[in-house]
Amino acid sequence: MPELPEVEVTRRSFAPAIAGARVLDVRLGKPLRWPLGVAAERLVGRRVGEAQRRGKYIWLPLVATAEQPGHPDESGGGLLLHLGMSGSLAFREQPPAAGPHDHFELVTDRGVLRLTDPRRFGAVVWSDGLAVEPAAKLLARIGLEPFDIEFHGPYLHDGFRGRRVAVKQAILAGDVVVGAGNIYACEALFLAGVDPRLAAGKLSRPRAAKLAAALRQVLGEALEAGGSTLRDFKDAHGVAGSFQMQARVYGREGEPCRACGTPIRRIVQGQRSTFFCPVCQKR
DNA sequence: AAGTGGACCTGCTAGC
DNA sequence: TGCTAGCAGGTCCACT
Repeated sequence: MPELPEVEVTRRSFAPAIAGARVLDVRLGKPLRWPLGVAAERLVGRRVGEAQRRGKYIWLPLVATAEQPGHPDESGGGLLLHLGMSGSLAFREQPPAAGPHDHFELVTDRGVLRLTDPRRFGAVVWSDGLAVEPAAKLLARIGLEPFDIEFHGPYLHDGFRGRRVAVKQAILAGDVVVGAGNIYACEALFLAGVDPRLAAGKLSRPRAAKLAAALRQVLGEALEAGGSTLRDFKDAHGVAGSFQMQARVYGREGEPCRACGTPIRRIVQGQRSTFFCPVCQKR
């Protein structure tokens, strides 16, 4: 479910409500991608700060308080959360009983933040700060935010220089730009008229500018639509996106291109499906 | 250094 | 109706 827009919509949906809450308990289900890395007792009594997003990660600061004596050196810590392929977060005052896919709960005096994640590729990891391990390592390879003022054609062109991987895979790699996953990478390449098989380093400057703009457009549209991808995305209050974003190519193999009518093709790149229009998108 | 493939895990669907 | 193969929104790691 979660590419950048979904993660951002999730963050916005619970950040104001949970900020300032006090941690009462932490409950764990089955193991996620990595262990939490801290004893639950060390989180109890902390105050929740302002949730931030970096790429597809959410950083939830948990500040030590006076009521929690004995840990004066731990004030900068927090939880780094990732939704993986199938994760979703819900913050509710009175959550229903935990189900078989609920694997993390932060119980606070204002409600419960719950991670539901059937496939368990998601993660919730304690870190003493963003700049130290393990958060620093996880965030180290992440590229620019697509809405960053520094993210533009020349930057993208430069970042892809010399790369022989297909441009689709270069987008997914996330070390140049973060945020576009399999769906939005396909959509952006269609908008930019770029064949996903083109070597990233072969992208001309003008086309890099087009692609940068297309990435911003696609992710921005999805964000405005409430992070609604193709399936039933819900924010942390369980509210679905206001309407379903209409995919231009993703998941439309064999269906007519919305621009030229040519059947959309599906190929596999790096073990992931890619959808594109063989006429509108050029090498 | 950059590219590739495997790994992690469960659920759903299309097809027989 | 029931079983199976294939597919799914991510990304880290080991290896060439």
